[in-house]
Amino acid sequence: MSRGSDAEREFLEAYEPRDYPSIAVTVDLVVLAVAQGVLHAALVRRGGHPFKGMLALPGGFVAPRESAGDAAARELAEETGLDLGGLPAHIEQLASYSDPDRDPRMRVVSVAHLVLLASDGGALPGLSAGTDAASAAWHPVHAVLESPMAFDHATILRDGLERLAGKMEYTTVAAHLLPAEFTMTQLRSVYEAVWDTQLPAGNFTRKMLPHLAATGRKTQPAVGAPAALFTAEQRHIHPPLSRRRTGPAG
Amino acid sequence: MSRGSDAEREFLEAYEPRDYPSIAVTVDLVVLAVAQGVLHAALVRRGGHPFKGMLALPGGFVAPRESAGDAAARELAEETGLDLGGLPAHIEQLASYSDPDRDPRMRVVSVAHLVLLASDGGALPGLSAGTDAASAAWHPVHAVLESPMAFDHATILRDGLERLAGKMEYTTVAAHLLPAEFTMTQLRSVYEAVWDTQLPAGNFTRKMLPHLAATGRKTQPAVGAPAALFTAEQRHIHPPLSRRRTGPAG
DNA sequence: ATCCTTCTTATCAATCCGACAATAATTGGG
DNA sequence: CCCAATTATTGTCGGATTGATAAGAAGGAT
Repeated sequence: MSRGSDAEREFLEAYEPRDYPSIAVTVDLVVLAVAQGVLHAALVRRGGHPFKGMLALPGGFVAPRESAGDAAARELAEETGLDLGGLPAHIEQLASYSDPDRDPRMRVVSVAHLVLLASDGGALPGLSAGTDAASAAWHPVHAVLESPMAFDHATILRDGLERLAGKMEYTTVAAHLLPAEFTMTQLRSVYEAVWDTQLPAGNFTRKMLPHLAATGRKTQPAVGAPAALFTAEQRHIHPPLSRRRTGPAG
Repeated sequence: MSRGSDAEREFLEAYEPRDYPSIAVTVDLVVLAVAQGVLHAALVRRGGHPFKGMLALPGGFVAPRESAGDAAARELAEETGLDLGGLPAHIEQLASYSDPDRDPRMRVVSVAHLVLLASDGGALPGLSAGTDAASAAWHPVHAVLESPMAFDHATILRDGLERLAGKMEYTTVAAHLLPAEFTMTQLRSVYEAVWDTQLPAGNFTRKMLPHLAATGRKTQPAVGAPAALFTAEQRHIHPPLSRRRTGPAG
């Protein structure tokens, strides 16, 4: 940036950051992937107080010279042992959580992020516990939401799931939970895993087809007809897919 | 909360918040209202360095014992002089901005909020400048987005406008820019102001009517037929209204 | 060859959409 | 009082989209 006037440079040199209300800033990660047709979240079990033994989201402090997005990418590797060297994980900011009492130890504002990992539907990438955690493992999201979690992490996980479910109505973001090339059935099963429902195959294809690009290749499945492989074109789906709603909107 | 075990209480009493990377947390406000069929934003002109004389969003520090949402409501009153004693302003969190260099003075993470003020379409509520500002005034959003703003506030304002424009497709959030009771034409003019476009009246009515509740009352306009008064009801609009898009989705 | 499984395409009535026209309810002016 | 002007509301029409369901196509297995 070349916006510095003489007066402004002078001001900045004289400026002394004083005792402004100082708050620790962290990132918490909602890391999602699909296996066996079920949406899973990468969660850690807390090894120390508070909330010892309870499930929590992976996360950690934002370093002095990094943005929240950079911190999210770094903590994803550190806290879960996931090495995304090649795989391009989709990371987007979710929301910030700032209740003064959300952490009993000290004042912490957390910038939550949503992370989508590609998976072929079979085995999930292996996890290894980070610093503060006793263990890290994948848990079925819709089941684990029934039980309590550490801090306000149940709320964050719920918000992350709702964000993903909602965005899948009008974007092709679901493709980030699949390899670069995928079949229509794979994509539909991602929708079914996240929305926790069943979708008619024929109508799903009709609606989704205009928003995908055919590669020309086909799968060689063990049984049944071969399926065409597609890649997602990042675009808006309009009108959106319809998802049966439970309650009113926020 | 009654989750404190003996071991946990013991831990918390012994816990000493040490020198964790400490960052100042602020809120920035995108305050919007409609007047004369044009969407306006409440902006301040900076009275001191850096970015002296440039337009900026109102905002301020989050106090040690308040959440970001509470801080947003407080700063809305302090920085703009708006007293929302009676009027229920709609406040929702937008996103957080955490680039380490976004403020040249010190490390500041800002939790941006979107604020929608009700207006009858005529005069906008009066503004008065707060502490850090030389003046506070309403500016037409679509025009002011063409010129630069202080810090990353142009980005925040753009994000806020896009959030509102998008959410208006599938919710009745636009009603928060109007009094509790409003006519179909008033609501349509809010859509036209935010989307910066024209909408056919007949089709708009057909699409919106199921999501509003008729009060039975009517307006007494100076000229033309009287219009029915509605209140906003159902929150999800499905399928959504269609807005002509410019670029791909995020 | 025939069956089974899975992917893909087709059909059909009901609904919804954009474009546009017609009707209704007022005020103001001759 | 009657008519033009203005604004709100309702109606119409062909085309597109939807949900439900079925038919067709492409393999492998028996």
